[in-house]
Amino acid sequence: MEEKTKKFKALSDPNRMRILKALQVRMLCVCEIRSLLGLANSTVSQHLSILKDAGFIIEEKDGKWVNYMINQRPGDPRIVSILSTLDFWISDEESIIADKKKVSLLDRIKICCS
Amino acid sequence: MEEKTKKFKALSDPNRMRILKALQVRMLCVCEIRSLLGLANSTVSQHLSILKDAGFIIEEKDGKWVNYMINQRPGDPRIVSILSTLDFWISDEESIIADKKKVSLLDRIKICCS
DNA sequence: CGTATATTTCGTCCGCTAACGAAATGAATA
DNA sequence: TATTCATTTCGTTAGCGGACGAAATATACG
Repeated sequence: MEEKTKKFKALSDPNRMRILKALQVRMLCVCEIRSLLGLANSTVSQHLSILKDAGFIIEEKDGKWVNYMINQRPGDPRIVSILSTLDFWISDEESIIADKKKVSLLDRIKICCS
Repeated sequence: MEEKTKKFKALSDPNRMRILKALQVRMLCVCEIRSLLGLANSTVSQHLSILKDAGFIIEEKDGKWVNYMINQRPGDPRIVSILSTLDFWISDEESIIADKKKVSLLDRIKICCS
């Protein structure tokens, strides 16, 4: 049971929801998300591990970066259902719209290697 | 945003999930749910107010009893969606199956007026 | 090899939440 | 009206969750 409600818990934090929506635009590394949300790296990393543990996202190492992305092949159909209907759950939010614009402009090199 | 994630938060507690599933069998009063979950009345009341505040259930006074039931006409389509697919999210759980059996046997008069 | 950089882990703090019992409220009944 | 009983509210406690900075880890590069 806890395993099932864990998915809802993962979705119950606004910052994690913003992360999920941002990852639907494109894959992102930790410091890009840090820049987007204005949180500490460690906090972002924690949120990401919760989303990963619940099955919503996966990580892929690329050198010193770790890219996080939407899990396109979840084993659990519940994950598929939520991910494909995220716009139904959260939409038309000022913050989400602003995030989408911001995500497309994020420059990993500028943000991280300064 | 908080208003949207609040729904997920309401669903993220195992006891609240058990309450929702039990209410899908039939409407229940506070002390019936107390008997089902083995929690204090005040705790149950608190869970119920969270579910009500999120829009999942409604209450109906009947004398000194307060009956809680699934909200059949939610204004928010998200609520409709979750409620109609609850079995998809949580199913085949031992505790849920046991609850369903228990709910059908609950006798309000025996439980409360002893 | 040593340095720089991206990320994670660790330790800590604060606030929220779930739990309880006790007191307050509200409604039926004696 | 007084009492009884279901429920809610209040006050408290214990534990979890989200936040941070600092230290540890991992990987590229000089």
